[in-house]
This record gives sequence, structure tokens and C-alpha cells, in this order.
Amino acid sequence: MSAQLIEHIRSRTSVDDKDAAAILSFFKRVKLSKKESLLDNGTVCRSHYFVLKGCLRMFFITEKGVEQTTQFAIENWWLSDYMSFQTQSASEFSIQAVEKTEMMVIDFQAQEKLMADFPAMDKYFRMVYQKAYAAAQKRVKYMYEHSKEEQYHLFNESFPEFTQRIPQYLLASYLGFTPEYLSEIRKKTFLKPV
Amino acid sequence: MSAQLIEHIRSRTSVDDKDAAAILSFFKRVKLSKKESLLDNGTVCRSHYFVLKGCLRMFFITEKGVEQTTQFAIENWWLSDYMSFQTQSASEFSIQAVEKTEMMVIDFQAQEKLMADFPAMDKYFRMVYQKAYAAAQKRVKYMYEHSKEEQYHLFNESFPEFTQRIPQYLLASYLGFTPEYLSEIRKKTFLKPV
DNA sequence: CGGATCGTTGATCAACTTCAACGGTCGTGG
DNA sequence: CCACGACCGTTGAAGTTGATCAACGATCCG
Repeated sequence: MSAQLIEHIRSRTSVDDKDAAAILSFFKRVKLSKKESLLDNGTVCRSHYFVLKGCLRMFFITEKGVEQTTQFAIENWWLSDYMSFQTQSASEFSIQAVEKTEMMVIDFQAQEKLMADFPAMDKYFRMVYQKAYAAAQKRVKYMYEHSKEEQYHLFNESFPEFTQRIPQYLLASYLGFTPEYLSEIRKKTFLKPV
Repeated sequence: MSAQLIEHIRSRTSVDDKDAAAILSFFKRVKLSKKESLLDNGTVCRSHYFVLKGCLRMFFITEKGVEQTTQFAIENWWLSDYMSFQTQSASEFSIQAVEKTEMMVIDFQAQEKLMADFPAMDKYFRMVYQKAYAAAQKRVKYMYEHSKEEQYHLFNESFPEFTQRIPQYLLASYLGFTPEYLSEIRKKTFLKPV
């Protein structure tokens, strides 16, 4: 499974076997059990996480004390609070494992050195960030374009397996509405299927 | 003013004078008058835009035929529909000048060659994208965290000069509500100032 | 078996939209 | 340089969407 990260890197830039080993030595392998925490808001997000298996979620606490999920990361996705990571300042987010999760982890300093030593890694992360940013642009469009009910249906259609995988209250939290409203939508959907 | 882009690059990575000239040769300087178009939805976003002076906005057309603004770019910001740019596929967005605007422009192929020729530019764009993505994460948090009225006040406090600079209907469009509602908010604010 | 967690229901309420109409202002053509 | 039309901001009434609150049943897990 350690091959998984190198494969991901090699899908975006070329790295010979010698470099591959050296690059991997910058990372630690970490396992989390369900609901275990990786980052608590108010602390600095010192690391960058690559999910090998399982699922992470990033969230913040609203004024009312509710956990508002803003992102999930599943297999082959990178996750961090980039504002905190980049400036090594206090994070407004927390990160937790949704289920039992295995990751490759690299600290801020180590990632800086990794890119300094291997310019190919600048290219790799450039591509990772560019793709993530493109997805973020599209997501903002979705948020403007669709009502919450539509967002629920679209999410279900786009990621049917993922909807099964996580509890409904987390999905409601991610989509930005209440579990009660999700119930209402589901009832409607069930009564008059398309 | 051509120095402006190189300065921006040099604030993130080091480039000697010889390389600086070579790098700049990949870009074209372009001027737009107010309301002129750079990209129309349905066409491929072939270029990446760096604003020297002025202001661009990115928007899409909703089902109801309304222009929904999703982003602005002012001095020293990069803008593109990255999904379209990256995959050279049809864009769902349009880009227009809000006011008279000058830009440095680079095409997709040129940018690929630029980065291949100058690995420092991988680093530069890596940093540009990382910062943009961090801002996007924070923006999504804001959208979840605050009511539309709060978003208006926060935007005003964060970018007071920018609020003056653009027409109100564009601000309403960016914040995702109607000009009518913006009027209502302003009336309330005016009647009972903090 | 017992308690916490999760999903559901229904009633009420707040935030924001829609629509129609009006006054001011800005820029453009004559 | 003036007049006219288009565009912009504003108002108010009525309508929707989604939140809130309280309560209940089911299920999971120890």
C-alpha cells in the first residue's frame, strides 16, 4: 500500500526508483480509528494528509455550537487546512476520521525540504493544488446554482457509493442544512420518485 | 508596468534577469475596455489571466437567465476557469472586464512549456494555486457560517475600497442574493448604525 | 436490558425571493 | 449642450425555502 502514494505522484510527474525511495522517506504512515482527531481548531495545522484508505472530514464549529462539515477526503485525496498549513497559524477547522483511515503524512517543514530537494515535487503539488482549486471553483458554482434540495439530489447522483458510506447527519452537515430538512427531502423523494 | 508580473514572480521564487526576460516573452500584454468579454461559456478557456490594473469578473448564467458572479480578480490576481483551462474543455463560465483592465495573458500550451523550461515556474504556480485554494476553503467556510446579510457586512469591512469601486448589483450577484435584498440590508444598516 | 445516538414528524418562524412599480442619474445622439 | 432612453437603486406586498423546536421511535452497542 505504500506504493499508492508513489503511484499517484508518478501519474503526474516522472520519478525514478532511487528518487521514489528518497521521496517516500519524507512521509510517515499513520492509522486512525473511527472518530479519532487529526487537528483541533485553534491549533496549527502542521501536516498535510494523503488518504490511502478510509475517509477524513474537515469541519468547523458554528456560533450555535454545531459542527459544520466543509470537506471530505477519501482514497487518493490530499487534505489540510491550507491557510493554517501555509502560514503555520492557528486553524479555524478541525479534522477527524469518519471511519478507520490510513494516511501518508508530511509535515510543513518536510514538505518544503522535499520540494527544494526534488523540483519534480513542485510540479506534483502544483498539479494537486490546481485540480483542487478547479474543483473548488466548480463547487462554489454549485452552491450558487442549486437549492439545497437540488444539491442533495446532485450529490447522490454524483457519489452514490459515498452517500451509502457515511451517516446521513454528516451528509446534511456537508450540504449545509439540517438533518430534519434532509428527512423531509427523502420523504418527498420516496413518495414521488422521478 | 511589465515589471509588475516579474515582481510578483520574484516575491515567490528567485529568477535572474536573463530568465526574467525569457519568461516574460511567454506572455502577451492585453487591454480590455469596460464590459468587454474575455471568455464566453461554452468555449474553451485557453488562457490564464494576470491582472495588472483594473478588475475582471467570472460568472455563469443561471436557469433563470441571471448572471451569477462567482469571482472577481483585481491587481496581482490570477484568473481562469481552471477546470476548462486544465482539460481544455468547454467552460461553464464567462469572464468580463468590470472596468478598463490591463492584463498579462498566457495560453495553456505556452504555460506548459514555460514550466517545462523553467522549473522555478512550477514552484511559482504551485504557490499561486496553493494560496488561491486556501482562500477558496476559507470562502466556503464563510458561505456556510454567515447569513447573506452578515456576508454583506463582512465583505464591506474586509474590502471597503472595493465595495466603492463596483456597482451594487455586481456585489449582490457575487454575494448570491438579489439587488432588492441588498437595498433592504442597506436601509436597515443606515437606520440603525452600530 | 438500558442509554445514547440517529432518523423522523409536524408546527411555527425567519431569511430571502419574486414581482411590479417608481424616481434618479448617467451617457449618448442629435 | 440638452433631451431622451436605458440602467440602477429602492419600496412594499406576497410567496418560498429552509431553520428551529419539541417530541417520538428505532437501532446500535455496551
